[in-house]
Amino acid sequence: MKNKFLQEMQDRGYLNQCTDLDNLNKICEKKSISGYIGFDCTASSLHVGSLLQIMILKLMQKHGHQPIILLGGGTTLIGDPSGKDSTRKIISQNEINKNIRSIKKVFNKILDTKNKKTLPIFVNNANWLTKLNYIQFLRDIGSHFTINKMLTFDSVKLRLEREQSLSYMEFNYMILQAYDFYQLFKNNKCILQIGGSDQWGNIINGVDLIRRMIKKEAYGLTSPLITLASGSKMGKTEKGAIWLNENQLSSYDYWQFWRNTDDRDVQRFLNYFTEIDLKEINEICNKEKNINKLKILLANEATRILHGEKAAKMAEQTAKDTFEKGIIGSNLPTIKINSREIKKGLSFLDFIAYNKILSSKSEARRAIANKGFKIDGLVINDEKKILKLQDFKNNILKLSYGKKKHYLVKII
RNA sequence: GGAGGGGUACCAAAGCGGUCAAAUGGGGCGGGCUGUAAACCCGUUGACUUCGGUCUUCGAAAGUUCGAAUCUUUCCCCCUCCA
Repeated sequence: MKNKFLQEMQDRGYLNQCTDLDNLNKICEKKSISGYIGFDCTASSLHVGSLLQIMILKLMQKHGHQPIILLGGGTTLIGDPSGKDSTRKIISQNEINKNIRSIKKVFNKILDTKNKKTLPIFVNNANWLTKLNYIQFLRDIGSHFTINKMLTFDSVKLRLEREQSLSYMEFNYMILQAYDFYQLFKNNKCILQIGGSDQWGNIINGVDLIRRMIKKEAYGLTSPLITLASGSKMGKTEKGAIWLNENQLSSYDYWQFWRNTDDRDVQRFLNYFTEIDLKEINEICNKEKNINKLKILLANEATRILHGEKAAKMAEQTAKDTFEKGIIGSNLPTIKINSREIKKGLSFLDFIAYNKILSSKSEARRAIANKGFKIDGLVINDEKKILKLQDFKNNILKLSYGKKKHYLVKII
């Protein structure tokens, strides 16, 4: 393989499978291409599980190709059955539109929006999918798919094997995604679709459809599913989803997420989630014996890409202050309370529940019983503790929950 | 449409008239060890509480009973086989 773009895709570990790597290689050598990745709009933010896809789009830009971001306003109405055990909740068009607006922000932060040639293009498949005429669609598109084949795709097969129901609605998902590719091929000269490895079936359906409809060749490419050393999927945890939107996860917490990477994942993640030259990564990893330094590098780079240089620096400094020096880091989440309340005396349990540090007073009680809370480094033993003026120094107090969650409480 | 099996907490799964806020495992959270890692060990995992209890929860509703996750009826949903 000669093409720089595909070479780097491979070297960074973004490449899992391709419909025709040789030909795609030739095309990329000759000209810049447009490629698309579709994103689901079920939530108001993407999480790190989608980050690899975004990094791929960024890499396309680096090599002069144009990324197309398909925000699945139409397909989200249906729900992709790939890799899922059960039908997803149906969400309203209204909510989806809100999500799309929110998700878009992240792409504009991560991707290059300066270079006119590789400017990211946003499309929403609701624009064409919601206008389809059922009968016409069945005749024009549906006739190219056989049930026999559709049943063999993992997204369908696994659901049936596991005896999980699959609605007719979801069963149609792959056809819609194939149709999306066809639309983008026709209207945006998009010859490549990229996706996670679970999208392979959906992608090749698109490639096939384009061939059947207009006898043209399109290409599909998948990235590997990123699993953590611990075996779980990335960004999958329900409680601690690592959101990309800042209003759902602060840049400091985002930095912390990367800082806490499993030792075994560090080098891989440097390849995946930073833009540091690969040779350099290799050298650094060989030279640096202190794995924690590498984790800091990873955290800084990953945070910089999403939230910018300044946020990354601040997060690093705050982490240093809180963890190494044990002093109060300035970038910690801050909770303000009224001085009148403090003078009256504020029940600690109420304070915790009211500020959503934990979701109930019972939970806060348990946490206290388990020595989970500290004020300025001192364990709180009394669940009936009342916050008083004396607890604050210069109107500030550092509250810690567990070893990693710290807050500043300020009197105003 | 017919026959059978099933719906229990975040997930899986036991319970099948009181001793059930519901065994066990996974996950989550906290503590210990440590390097803000992993592994391991311990605790915890419905809400409120004056810590005596109180309230809400076993698909939904109604009922039987002193007492229901457990029994009855109706309804909803899922699975398997047959048509």
